[in-house]
Amino acid sequence: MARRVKTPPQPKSNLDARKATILEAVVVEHIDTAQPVGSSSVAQNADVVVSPATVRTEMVALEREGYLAQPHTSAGRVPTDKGYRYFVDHLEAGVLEPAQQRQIREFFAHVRGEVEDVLEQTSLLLSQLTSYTSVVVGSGHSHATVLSVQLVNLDARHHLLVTVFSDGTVTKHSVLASFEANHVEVSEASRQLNALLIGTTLEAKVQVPSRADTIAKLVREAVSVLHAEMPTMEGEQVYIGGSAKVADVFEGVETVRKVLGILEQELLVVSLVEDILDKGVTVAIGSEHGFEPLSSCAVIVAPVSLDGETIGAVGLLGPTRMKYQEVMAAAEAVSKHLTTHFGGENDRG
Amino acid sequence: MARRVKTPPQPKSNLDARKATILEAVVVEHIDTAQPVGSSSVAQNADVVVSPATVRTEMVALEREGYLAQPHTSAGRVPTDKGYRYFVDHLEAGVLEPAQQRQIREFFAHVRGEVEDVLEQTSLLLSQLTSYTSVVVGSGHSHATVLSVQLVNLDARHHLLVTVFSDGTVTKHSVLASFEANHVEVSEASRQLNALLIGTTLEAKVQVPSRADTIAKLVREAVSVLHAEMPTMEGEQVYIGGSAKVADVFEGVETVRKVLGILEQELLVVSLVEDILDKGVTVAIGSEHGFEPLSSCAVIVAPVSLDGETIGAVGLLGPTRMKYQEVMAAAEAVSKHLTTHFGGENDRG
DNA sequence: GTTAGCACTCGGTAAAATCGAGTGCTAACA
DNA sequence: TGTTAGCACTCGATTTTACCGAGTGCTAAC
Repeated sequence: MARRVKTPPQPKSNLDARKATILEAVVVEHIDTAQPVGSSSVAQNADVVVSPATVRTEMVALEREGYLAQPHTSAGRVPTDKGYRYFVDHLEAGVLEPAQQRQIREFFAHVRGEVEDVLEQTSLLLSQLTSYTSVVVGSGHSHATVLSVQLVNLDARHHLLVTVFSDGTVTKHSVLASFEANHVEVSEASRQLNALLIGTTLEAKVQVPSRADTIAKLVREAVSVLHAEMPTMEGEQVYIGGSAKVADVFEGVETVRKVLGILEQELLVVSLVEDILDKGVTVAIGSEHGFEPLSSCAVIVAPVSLDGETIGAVGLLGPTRMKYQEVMAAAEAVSKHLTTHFGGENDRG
Repeated sequence: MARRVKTPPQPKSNLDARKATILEAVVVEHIDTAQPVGSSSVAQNADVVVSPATVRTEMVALEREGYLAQPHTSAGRVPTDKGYRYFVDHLEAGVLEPAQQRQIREFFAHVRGEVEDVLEQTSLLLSQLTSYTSVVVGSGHSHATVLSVQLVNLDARHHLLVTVFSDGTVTKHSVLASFEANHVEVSEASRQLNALLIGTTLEAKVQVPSRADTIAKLVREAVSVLHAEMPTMEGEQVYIGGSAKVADVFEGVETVRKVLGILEQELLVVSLVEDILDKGVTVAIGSEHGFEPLSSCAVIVAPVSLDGETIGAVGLLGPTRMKYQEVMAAAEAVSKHLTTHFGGENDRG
């Protein structure tokens, strides 16, 4: 749990101080209780110095301006997406619990293995930390160059094309030839492929040999397989952690079903996260991300960068009434750690 | 939907024909309606030729023998795990709908890509086909031999060790050296690693050079990284398709949460499937798999084999009141197709 | 401009009434 | 002797009703 730092009476754009305080109180209480908030409980809030009656008047105004909504007459008020938006925009940075800080530090101190493994584990860490579903996206190697290519033969006609890229990714592709080739020919083809491809990006066109011998045919075959697979290879990696939390965090079974259905379509999730990142925001609330099935969700993202370039992102998905401060702090902390984790590796090299 | 082939009055072990027919009718109806089944609806069943009163008498017996249970007095009967077990054991093989058969054929006619991709897609196919959550397990390469090793240098101290195994799997491992090495040294180390490791399994001990030069150190480093990672490399692959179906198929949110939580722990799922396979059965119902959190689930598995050896399995997870006939037929069909799919590749080679 | 007071609304909950599917038992029947 | 119709009875599910109280909007006094 992030401890909330007491808000000093700040100038808040758009809303006068009293309305802002009341709105904040409503949001905080509703996030806590999941219930509509009434005027009297707001008035009890230490930051609010007026009577319930006055609070009611202000609430009517806030409702008219679209910050609050009433589930039905004679119920308390509930924040709208706009209300949450205001709340988030005027939220001072939260501070993580020491315990959580420690957990993150320890995780990154001990985590090891390939980038993919680290990202996957990170997604688990995040969902554990926040009790929400997490999404970790590693962006694909769009302009990575080829470091090495190797054609390995499994049997006379089956070969495996293994490619290593400058960003450390490795791909494999089956090459099924219509003709037989022996060891010597395969390794010669492998040599030629290396000469041909090393240092190029996959977008680059290469001059394949036009000879009709086995080796040339192998080379052509391999190059074409590689290029054919290229579109697939945009290959953002996605790791989703704690999808079971969805069932904890949303009430309606219907919502759970919808959200899980979305999470299954990883491409959708990636584009969602990237959309949000592109807009330059860190939180997308309800309808803001324009993704109807997730209209009851809020998504928090934080970019992971290397050498000033965004190489991925971490995200958290919860209900609109999520614990923004705490979760934003966690996302930020983890993304920072990830950034230095990968950056640090390079420095050491 | 699988069409149910009309049951001829079969000798059924343990239960006389009438009890068996009644039990079957109860199971079928309960699977269909999810409601307790009463004596009169059973009596309306065409296969049952006695009156509700007689059905009731038999039901009392079936309940005493543990095949049926009563949620409360004056409710209909519900099958127990034992009841489902009897039902499944006496189920004649179902026939898939032509549409489903076609879907499977088309899938395997058009699917392409690496083994991993095929398995992942297959899991989606299965869950689509059955509306249940599917699990596809590819067993690890326990005694695959090394076909090729390659050390690629990313920078002076970072190298990537890429290993190709005889079963077509490829692994990569980062090698971080405490000393610098140039291109020439790295490729020489790579050459030596090849000489050292090709044809061996990872269990085999190899004779590493004891010299103190850069190349020997690199070789030792690489070998040790490979061996250190070996335990992880048992690497069964798991692909879970349609986890969102869990929310459709179970009623209680609590159950959904539990099942999703289990599905997240892929290792658990693998061991569950393998346990069931080891027992030589194809269906585990409720408590049969001895896995408390999944006590309201049934799991259907079908092995995928190559050259007489089990190389994987497909599984489906649903509620105990799942459509056994249909789902078993689907699982079987898909596992057969997978078997020939991978077997066929080899034949062609 | 703020607040106390008050009538009013309306969802939620609990109690009561009702319904009916399904049972178990018994007595009659083939 | 096994089967069945008949019947009283049970008990969860559904509906009805009553009621409570949190919360509102309004008004009049401060």
